Amino acid sequence: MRAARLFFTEKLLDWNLEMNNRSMPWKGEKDPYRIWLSEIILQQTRVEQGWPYYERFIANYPTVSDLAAANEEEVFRLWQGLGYYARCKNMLAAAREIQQTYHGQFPNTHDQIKALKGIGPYTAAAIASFAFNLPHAVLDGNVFRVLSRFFGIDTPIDSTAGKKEFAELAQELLPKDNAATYNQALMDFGAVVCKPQRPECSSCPLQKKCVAYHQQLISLLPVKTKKLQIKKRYFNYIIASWKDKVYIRKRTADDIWQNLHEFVLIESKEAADSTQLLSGTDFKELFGTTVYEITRISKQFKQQLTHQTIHSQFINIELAQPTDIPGYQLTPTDTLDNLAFPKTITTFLQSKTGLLL
DNA sequence: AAATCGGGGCA
DNA sequence: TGCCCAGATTT
Repeated sequence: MRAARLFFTEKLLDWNLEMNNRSMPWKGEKDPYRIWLSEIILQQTRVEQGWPYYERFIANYPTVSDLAAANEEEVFRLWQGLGYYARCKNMLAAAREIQQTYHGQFPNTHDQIKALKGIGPYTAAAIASFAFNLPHAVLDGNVFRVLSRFFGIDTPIDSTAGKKEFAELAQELLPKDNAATYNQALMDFGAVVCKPQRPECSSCPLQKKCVAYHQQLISLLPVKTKKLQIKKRYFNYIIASWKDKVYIRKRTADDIWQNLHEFVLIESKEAADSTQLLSGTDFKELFGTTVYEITRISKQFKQQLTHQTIHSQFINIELAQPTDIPGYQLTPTDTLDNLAFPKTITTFLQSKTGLLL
């Protein structure tokens, strides 16, 4: 076992020196703010997807102080489309915490970093090692996969026992004086060679001692136990306008898309016919007896999220006069550009049937 | 310990 | 479709 561990670390570092051509804007970065920003953006997000967002955030907020001073709505707008919006909220809170508590100087100990909003075990280890070369092993999806395959560990990675086991192994494997390079190399290796599907085993420098390779377990490792239930939901959006204004609200409920905006929402248990929707009690509760004219009815839009499938339909109506709709605000249409909306709404708005553009 | 939180690429 | 992605937080 000890021999296998030494082999693992040595071959990995060799691979990094000789064969690793992976290039990313934040690689080798030493500014903790930039490292932090990249790590938050990349949580559960592919590098190619996060890359342009990173560039935009750095351009708009070059320092943590700039981000701390930023307008929240503006930051959400910049984050729009990236998903997992709690990351954005927590990121802003952390920036303000760093500004206030640490006077804009990014904290440089693992415990201080870990205590910031939105920073868990992985991100704390990543910042601590990349920015300060502190000896903390990162444990992300790549590391779980590489270690489970090479050492042939079938403990489920989404179990408490699995997280503990892999974390301890990762920490033991870490060369304490070379944490930054090693951590980066391990994740690159997982992304480039030991990929989830079709890993490059034939050219893998670790193949000789890889348990999964020799026992035909590549496609079986790592093991995950939890399977998720996907719910179907039906969102009927009433785009109610009066002159050059439209009713919108910011989502605050304990639900998806917190802090993003939307039109008047009537959710139904199944796909609703537009005419019966407009004559239903939900609509009447919102609009009362207000006189309106239907100007457009969209097709059904579908969006697949991790735990639910959202079917959305958009119905444009023009009101004869403004009315009070609890929770919603009559907002000038030309200011919607400054607000963040869920992907399904921006997709609708940019389609031919849209209200804008 | 389990459930949730987005959006996109790929087989 | 199902799986995965530089995970964290809440329940």
